[in-house]
Amino acid sequence: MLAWKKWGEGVTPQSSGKKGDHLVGDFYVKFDKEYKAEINTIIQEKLADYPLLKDVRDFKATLSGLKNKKKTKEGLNEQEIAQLKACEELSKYAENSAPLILEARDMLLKWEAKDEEVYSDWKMMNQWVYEGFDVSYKKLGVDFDKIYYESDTYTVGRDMVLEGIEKGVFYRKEDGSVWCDLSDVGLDEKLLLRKDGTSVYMTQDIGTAKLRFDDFDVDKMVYVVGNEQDYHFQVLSLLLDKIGFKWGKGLVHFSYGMVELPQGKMKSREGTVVDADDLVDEMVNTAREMSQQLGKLEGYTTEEAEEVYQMIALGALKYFILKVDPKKNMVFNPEESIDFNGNTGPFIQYTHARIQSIFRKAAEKGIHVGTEAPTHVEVGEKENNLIRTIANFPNAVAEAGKVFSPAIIANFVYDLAKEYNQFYHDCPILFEEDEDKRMMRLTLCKTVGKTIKNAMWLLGIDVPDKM
RNA sequence: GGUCCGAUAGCUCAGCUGGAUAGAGCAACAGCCUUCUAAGCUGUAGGUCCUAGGUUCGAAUCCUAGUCGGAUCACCA
Repeated sequence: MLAWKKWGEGVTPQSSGKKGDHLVGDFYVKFDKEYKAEINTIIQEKLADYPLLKDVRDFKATLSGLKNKKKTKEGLNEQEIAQLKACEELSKYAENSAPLILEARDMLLKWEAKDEEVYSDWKMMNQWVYEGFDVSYKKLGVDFDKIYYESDTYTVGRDMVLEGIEKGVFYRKEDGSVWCDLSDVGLDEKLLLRKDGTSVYMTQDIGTAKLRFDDFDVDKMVYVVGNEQDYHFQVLSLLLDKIGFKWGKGLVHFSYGMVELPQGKMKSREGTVVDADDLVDEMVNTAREMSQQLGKLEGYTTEEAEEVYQMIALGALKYFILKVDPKKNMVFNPEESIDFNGNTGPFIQYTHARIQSIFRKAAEKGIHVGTEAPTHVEVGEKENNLIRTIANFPNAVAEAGKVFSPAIIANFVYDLAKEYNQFYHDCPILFEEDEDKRMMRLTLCKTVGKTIKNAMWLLGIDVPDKM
């Protein structure tokens, strides 16, 4: 917001034609860049004040060099330890005295005091972001039952922290900041309110937690947040427990791994991210090209076909993410675009489309497929495998729920599709001459189709009838 | 340094509540469309399941130690 005020020259999503979240993201990156530049300037200026660092030319390299050496076996000698300390002191000083951060803090104070100008600007920019998000969420088929805004919950959190002081579970330092001592459980002290009285992330989460438990009569709450915040949620759970909420200890932090690029982590502050909107658009294009090349959607109107391309693109993307164990970090290479063959969403969607095609053909021949298969029909190996796999669906779902892993369902449905394709390849279905056998196979197809559809639905992926 | 997580084929990942020859996909190579959709199917090649100990009739799976990689330990969110 500060960056926008300083350098934005009043640009808006409308005037720039950019999605609101992207526009604000650009300023986020801009702020980080300028802030870092200021820090560097200050460090260069102040370097002379540190006798220990007078020989240092490249501050960054020295600091990271010392840090890395600290991790090695030989460690640091006394002089180096002192140097490292001086480096850390200096960078902390620089981080806290850069004009930009001071301005930003001032702005936050004004914001919490509901200063008119700051507050209305903030509201406007917030709106831009939410509108941008809404577009993306809608495209992805994501919706929310209820949204809590930190801006509405931080006061609740602050009141609870103040209450906590009265109860004696938190305490105030001389400078006015509020802390909780967690050394009894082997952790550090945790800041809950800054000395200027403004709230921090943790304060807001305490407030949000209370509101959520008040609003919904639940006995368990699952926080789906990345594993970089493991510590945060461990502390949150302890704090809520200390404040006296019986559900404090029962918080479930569903901690998922990060998606990394081949070059390393994505950082929104540095702008090294893959944009979901672009990614989806690209994949829709791939799906369209591929489909038109194969001529699979003849007889569909343009609108119908576009719907299918969208379905395939989203299926590919969602499946790609969901098939790996959510706890693990994963690597995504945007250069190698997401595959549509093999263990992918489109492969499974394709299997479903194939099955539906059989039923279209069956209907032409006037064959009605019920839900009951004829008994006393000989069942071959492929059919047997299929039946066994389908029978395992409830277990897979239960297990996935138990361990919070959509990947289990994804792997299940991939196995099923793979086995079905083998069966499809080896066994005649409509061409089968034995009527009972044919009906048994058709019933099997029907069940497989339904199971695929259900499993994919659990993953939030639609399946087409033709592709 | 403390805490936590990870390491399986060239690459991306399954398998991990102990059980038979460790599996997929991609990439490579060789096949299969006058039959229900070839976005499919079949085959070949590719592995010290990070290392060393231990528990066990049996370990990729459990335990201990180590190596490497990541996260975190902010008056950031």
